[in-house]
Amino acid sequence: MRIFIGVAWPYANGPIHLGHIVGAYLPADIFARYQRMKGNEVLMVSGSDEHGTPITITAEKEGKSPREIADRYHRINSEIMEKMGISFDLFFRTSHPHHAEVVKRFFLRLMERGYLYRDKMILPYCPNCKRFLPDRYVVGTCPYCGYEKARGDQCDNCGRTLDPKDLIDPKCAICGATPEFRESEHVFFALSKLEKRILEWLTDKVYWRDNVINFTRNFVKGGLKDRAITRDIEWGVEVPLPGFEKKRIYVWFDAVIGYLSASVEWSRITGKSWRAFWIDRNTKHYYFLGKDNIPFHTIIWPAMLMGYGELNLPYNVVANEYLRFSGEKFSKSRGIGVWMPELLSMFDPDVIRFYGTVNMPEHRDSDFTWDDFVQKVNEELVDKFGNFVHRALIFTYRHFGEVPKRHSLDALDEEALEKIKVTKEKMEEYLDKVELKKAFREWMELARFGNVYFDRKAPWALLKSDRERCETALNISLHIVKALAILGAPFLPFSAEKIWKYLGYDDSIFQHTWDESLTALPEGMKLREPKVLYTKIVREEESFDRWNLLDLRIAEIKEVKEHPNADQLYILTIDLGEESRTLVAGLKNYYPANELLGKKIVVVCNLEHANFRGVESQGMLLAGEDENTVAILTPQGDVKPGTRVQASGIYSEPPPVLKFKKFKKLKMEVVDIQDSKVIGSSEYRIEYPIPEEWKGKQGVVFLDKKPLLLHVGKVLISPEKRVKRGGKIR
RNA sequence: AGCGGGGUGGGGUAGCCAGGAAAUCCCGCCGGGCUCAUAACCCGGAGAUCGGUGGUUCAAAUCCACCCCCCGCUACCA
Repeated sequence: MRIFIGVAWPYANGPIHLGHIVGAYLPADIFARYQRMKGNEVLMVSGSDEHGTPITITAEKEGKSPREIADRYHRINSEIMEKMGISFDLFFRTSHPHHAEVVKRFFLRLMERGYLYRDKMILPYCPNCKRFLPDRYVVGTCPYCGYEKARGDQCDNCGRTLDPKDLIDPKCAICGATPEFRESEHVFFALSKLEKRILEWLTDKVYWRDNVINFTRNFVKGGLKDRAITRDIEWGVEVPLPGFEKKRIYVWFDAVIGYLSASVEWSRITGKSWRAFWIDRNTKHYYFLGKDNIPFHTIIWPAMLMGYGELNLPYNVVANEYLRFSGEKFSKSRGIGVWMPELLSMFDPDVIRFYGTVNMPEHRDSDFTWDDFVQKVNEELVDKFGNFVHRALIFTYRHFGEVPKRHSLDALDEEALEKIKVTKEKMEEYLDKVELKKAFREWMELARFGNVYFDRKAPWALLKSDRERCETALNISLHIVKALAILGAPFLPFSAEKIWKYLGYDDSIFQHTWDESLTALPEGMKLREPKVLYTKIVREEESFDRWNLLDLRIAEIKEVKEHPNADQLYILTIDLGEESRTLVAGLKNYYPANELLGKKIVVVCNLEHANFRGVESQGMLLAGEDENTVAILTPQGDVKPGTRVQASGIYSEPPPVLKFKKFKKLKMEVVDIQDSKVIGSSEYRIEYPIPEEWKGKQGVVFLDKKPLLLHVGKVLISPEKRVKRGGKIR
């Protein structure tokens, strides 16, 4: 079967953002890659939509030509598509002369067949700008509600559709002059003639997404009106009629024809047949777009194709809702959103594709937030999928170096193979219906299963006890990895390709078919050393300003008891000034009890409490350590218990509870103090006046955005015994 | 105002169009396991009268009616 995929053409008036990618290009690409792996012939095209007034206006503002603007954004957007791995067969552009040829031919044929006609209309003309104004470039007072900033096409205040002529006191939106109304001749597309056929054609489109079919039916209900398809501007495709030299074909009309022109161009470049895709009925046409583009693809473009005759109509029009940014619409002027160049400079394309898929607005608007992005990527992509692939690959690589043999299978092994099969089938079912999120959910479930399988099999134990079963377990684990690679390839093409190489294949995964996910790996195939697929995203907020997480205070040890059920732990009772607390400390191997008694220590007071063999530790004391020593931290002078510790003079503003996980991420180390320069694992410069008496001593540095030195007023915090510089604090 | 989307355990969600026995997944929480792996992974548990009211039905988160909240968009067009 042949599949034609048309993706809405991005307007070349700015760089595309994540919403465009997630709304159209990514889903189209996933679908295209899937279809190719299924063995279908796919032609996927799109391109830059480069005509129209907005571009001429941008050009005027910047003192450039429209072509320069179009060139710039065509280049930028092409590059983004490329980097994101959107596998277009051709990403064309409407300013290309070959496009113009196709458009003109299309135009003339419609005219011959009686679907285009000429008529006169009265249009606003700005004598100052010396041009006709598009409706929305005329502003004035709404005749219905009196709103003063109504546009020529619609009033923002009362929502009524307007005609520029209706406006009271109309002005040119660009220069503010008062427009005149002049008569101008234009060409109209006889949509009304095709209304019946459109309605008929729509009747069997029950498999379209709800939003698409509902919107379309609603739109047609009001009746289809003929539309002018020419404009009085100079930037665009010329009208192939005498007397129209100063007019151009209207953007929407020329842009949709791009699907055809790009196919023809692709044919010219590759020598393959565009007719096979456009005229042969054994081809299904899919279109991917955002919801705002629905009527163009479900009514106008099909009507144009009907008028032209013989060309294939859309089989499915897949429109997504919007991706919002923290609850708001992406907006360049308001600085709301994430732009692709920025995003691509920070993350691998597959990371973006992953989140784009998981959060795809297939049926309703969805929301991009950085918190959600970081969480989903870290927990689902990196931890679940990435980690499974890595643990399976690296374990096998280290102990076998090749794909181990598959011996006899037990129930769990059979279950795993069945799981792969079921996953593949369910994914097919969903992908065929273009339910991408659901398909991906099945895939994630297989990754989760991989972890379960690996855990249940525990190959690290089998390695010693039963080598044959270990080999089988790994063989199956790698098969799951292979299946994940193939079934995940449409979604995460770059990762899939990497995994493919690690598994030992030399060619591209895209030379293989979807169905191969079910076939076992060749036994004995040499593996390549696997590298970690993704690294976790570290939030910027967490990389500095961490000092504010810690509530460090000085305490005095009042009592030292041995833990009844543990041989390395002491139970300490400490005085924190206002209160006393119990700490459990693993110091028995380093300090005799009597030596600790009465010592002043540094305690993390807001650390979440933890249970150590039945005793609750209500905090943690800090100590410096190297290979041989553990030395508790202590103030080098008399300090009252309960006193807050400062870092380079700063008191922290800590949260009430600090998670242990977060605490582990904080970095502190022992340093030798020279002057403002201190030396730990590397040299640090402390921005804090260092008193004479601290020099030559050991101190503790908290590594924040800038290194901070711990102290209490004039009293330095030091390890109680000498620790190697760079020693970690725990 | 118009158009559109939504209210489901602590947070975020799936399910709703094609009504049916234990309401999905991720996080968090509690308890346990494992130590191959990127401090990851696995198992178990607590926790939801599915916004409200009324209706249809043998049966409703799912259909209908009314009501109450929230949000987005209304043109830089995914």
